[in-house]
This record gives sequence, structure tokens and C-alpha cells, in this order.
Amino acid sequence: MTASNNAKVPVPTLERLATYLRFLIDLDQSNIETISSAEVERQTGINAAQFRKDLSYFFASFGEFGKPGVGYNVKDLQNRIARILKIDNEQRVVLVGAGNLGSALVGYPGLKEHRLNLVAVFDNNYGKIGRPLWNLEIQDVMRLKEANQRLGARIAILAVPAIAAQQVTDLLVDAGIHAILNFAPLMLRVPSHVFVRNVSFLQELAVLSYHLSAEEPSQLPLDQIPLPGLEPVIDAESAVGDTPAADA
Amino acid sequence: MTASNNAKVPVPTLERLATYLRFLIDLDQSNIETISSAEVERQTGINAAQFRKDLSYFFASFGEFGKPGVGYNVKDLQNRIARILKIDNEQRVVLVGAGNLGSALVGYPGLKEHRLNLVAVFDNNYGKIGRPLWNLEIQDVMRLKEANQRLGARIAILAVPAIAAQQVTDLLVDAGIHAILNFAPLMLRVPSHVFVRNVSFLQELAVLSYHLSAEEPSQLPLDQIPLPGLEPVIDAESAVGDTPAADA
DNA sequence: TAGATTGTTAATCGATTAACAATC
DNA sequence: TAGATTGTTAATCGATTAACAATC
Repeated sequence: MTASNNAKVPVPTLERLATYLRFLIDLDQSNIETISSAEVERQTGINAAQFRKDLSYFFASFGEFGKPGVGYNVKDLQNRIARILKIDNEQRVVLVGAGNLGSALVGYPGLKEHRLNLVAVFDNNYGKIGRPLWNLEIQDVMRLKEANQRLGARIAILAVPAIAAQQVTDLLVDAGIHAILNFAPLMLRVPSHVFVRNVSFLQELAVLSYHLSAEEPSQLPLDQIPLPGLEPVIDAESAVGDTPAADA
Repeated sequence: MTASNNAKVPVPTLERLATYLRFLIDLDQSNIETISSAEVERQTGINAAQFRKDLSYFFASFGEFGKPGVGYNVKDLQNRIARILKIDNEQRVVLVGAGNLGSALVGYPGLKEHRLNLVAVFDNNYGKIGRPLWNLEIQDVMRLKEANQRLGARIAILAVPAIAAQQVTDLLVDAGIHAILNFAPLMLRVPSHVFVRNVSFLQELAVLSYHLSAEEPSQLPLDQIPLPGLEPVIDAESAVGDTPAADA
């Protein structure tokens, strides 16, 4: 546990650790006590050697995990991966941007499960400031620094339009944020101590689109399809605000 | 344009192509006509040689791009990358899961800009079916196949809870979907002709958390912080349904 | 002990990037 | 032509995975 590991851990390894953690939580809830790397491969699709290698980066600071001939204890591995990822204790998170995406994130129940505590929401829109978003009240983004002096959050989610993203980033850095999850489609300029990860739905969809075969599917023009929902209705109010996450 | 390229293109290259496309659209809107790989590096952070290499995968089928000594024509490159990614013409997309995340995605204006047309929304909740979500009417997920016979969408966004994800995936595959953007935290089992990409906010946040230094920031306990929004209010209705994306 | 599965090594595979001849 | 920047090669770097001795 002594600070971070000095051996540099590949980012893909960290991403997979989060996957393992999620998987182990599920196993634990099914009362499964022991798991082998072969079984991890079967259920997550991640190569068994990869799994063992991923864990090996942390043996120096966290000790070994598995027992040869036996496997891994689910609860123990779960706890240790949480410690590695620093989500064994509460990790506070602030959100800037109380739009649709921001709302979805505040309402996302998985966060609390993983001890990622979304503790404040900020926006610059005076029509929104002071109004509630789930169990939080939307605050003025200009008071970010002041608010975070007490909150001490070091992670921020940036869900504002591209045009505002760099400005808000500067505020976040000034407020003591060290890690940013950026949803705006541009490269944020940050000091070297700040770590940024970008998420882009368009990028994801573009990669999917590339992999489609070239042939055109049979498509009727939209205006000839006698199905609901193709005439503009524009009624957002009634469409949201029910249970967190969908439930199809 | 003749079908796909046979040389296998690395996925990271495809991801970057989407980034270049986004960047080129911005440049075009600023009336910039020509760009060099060095300038791309300066503004996107992606290495100039990387950029040229990425494009080189497509020279066989799309011809060369740049002029030595000059650079790249912004409009032309933009058009060709759109063609590579098969978003030069409308690409239809269906969404399953009309929860918070689904709502945010339907309202996301960037989709249409990139010719990704979200044409239908499905859910299994009878409280939602028939109600409008933005300009679409939520349909019964059981009618997915029937609906897609006319729509011909090949891309789907899966924003349902993990417990339902595999079932819905089977419906999607049966309905002729070839590519799935999966937000549920599990490995979907799909036939080999179906391409899946997973998005996990928890994974992203966990990777950020790992990179934080070990020292505890000064944090007041939440119940001692005299700031708005920390008493449960629970009022989702009033928090959503305004402009797409946030605007802090 | 025999069987199973780990941790680790070494081989393979793939992606990034520096360097430069070709060319506008 | 001289200067700039491309497309491409080759070197480097890093991640994945097969194989196996160690060990429970």
C-alpha cells in the first residue's frame, strides 16, 4: 500500500483491473468463493495469462494472490483490486455540466457501489443554479474552488460543451482537481500533474460504423415508415426522471 | 471505395480517425483550408508521424491525401475520412433502453452532425412504451425485429441494465444489427459477424482514481459541509429536459 | 502423491515514432 | 531553385500470450 508502485503499470492493465473488480463483485454476490484464471477468461473474454500478468504488477506492494492448484479467493482479490485502484475508501467526485449527460451520470447507481461519491454538481446557467438534480443542488461553477476547499474532491467529470471545456478545466485545476473525465471532443491543456481521460460516443460509433460491411441494407426512407416516433414530437420533460438507468 | 480495405487497420487508428474528423470539421468551420501534420500534432496531441501513418492505411483504396511541401486540404480530408468511416451517408442507429443515459444520447446533437441518425428507441417498460422521448416515440423492445425490417439500422446502442443486456443483444442480432455500443458492464456473447464496443464510466473513473497520489486531501465529512445539495432532495423531474448537453 | 493452477519467463505480436528520400 | 512537408522505412517500444517450472 506504500504510495504508488514504481514499476509503471500499463493503462490497459488498469482498465482490465476495473473489469475484474466488477466481475468479482458479481461473483461474490453469487456466493462464489474461489475463481481460477481460466474461469476468468471464460467469463470475461480476457486471456488467463493476461489476467495473471496484470496482477503480477502489484505483487511487490500487495503480495501474491492466488494459490497454485487452487485459484483466487474472490473476496480477497476484490478487496485488493479496490485498494490498488484507490477505491477501497470513499473517492469524491465533482461534476461540471448539469445537462442531459450530467443528469444521467448523477443518477447512475454504479458510482456509489464503487465508492465513487458524486458530491457536487456545478453549472454556469443561472436557470439551473440553485435547482436540485437528484439529491444534489446545482451550484454556480464560479464557486467551484471555494466549494472544493471543503469537499477535497480530486476527480472531476467534465460534461460541458466543447466551447466551455478549457475554461472550466482551468477552474478545476485551480480548485485542486488532479484527474478529469472529459466528455468534450477536444484536447484539454492541463499541467503535468493532472491526468485526463477522454470519452467520445461519436468516436465509439464511428469505429462501429467502419466495421460494417459495405453493402447497403434495405432501408425505407424514414418518411415512408409507418412507425411511431418519426414525426417530431419534442417533449423531453415527460421522457426522463424516472428510474436510474434503463430497464428494457 | 471498393468494399473494405483488406489490410487490417489497427483499432487505435480508427479511433484517431474519428478524432481527426472532429478536428477537421472544426477547422473547416474556422475557414481554414490547409493543415500540416505538424499542426495536427500541436492541436490534437497526436504525433505527426502517427497521423501520416494512420492515413497511409487507406492510400490503396482512397488515394493519397497530402501534397509534400503543402499539407492537407481540410475539406477533402474531412470528406475522405467520413467515407472511410462509412459516415459519408446516413448511418442509422437504434437505441435500446430509454433510461437516463438513453435519454442523454437521444438528445445528443453531435450524432446528427456526424450523420449517425438515431431513428428509434426501444424499452421493455410498459410505463414508457408509447411515450415520447425527444422526437421519438418509445417502442416495445419485442417489436425490434419487425421495426428494423423497415429501418434497416445496423448499429445499436445498448443502454439497459446488465441483467437484461444479453437477452436484448440476442434480439438485436436477430433484428439484423451488426455493431453494438454496449454500456452494460459485462461481456456480450455475439456471433462473429457482430462487432461490439464497450463503454464503462466506472472503468474510466477507476483508472483516474488509480493515478491519484496516495496522500489524503483535506476533506470535511459531508455532513459537516454547509453547502447546498447534501441533504437528500430527490427531484429528478425538474432536473432534466432542457437543452441538449450541459452549458457551464 | 497426483492433479490443478499459479507466477514468471521468453517469444510473439503489434503499435509508435524518428529519420529521410521523394516531391510539391 | 530553396523550403517545406509528405509518404515510407526501419528502429524502438510496449503489450500480449504460450509455455512451463514451482507449488499448493
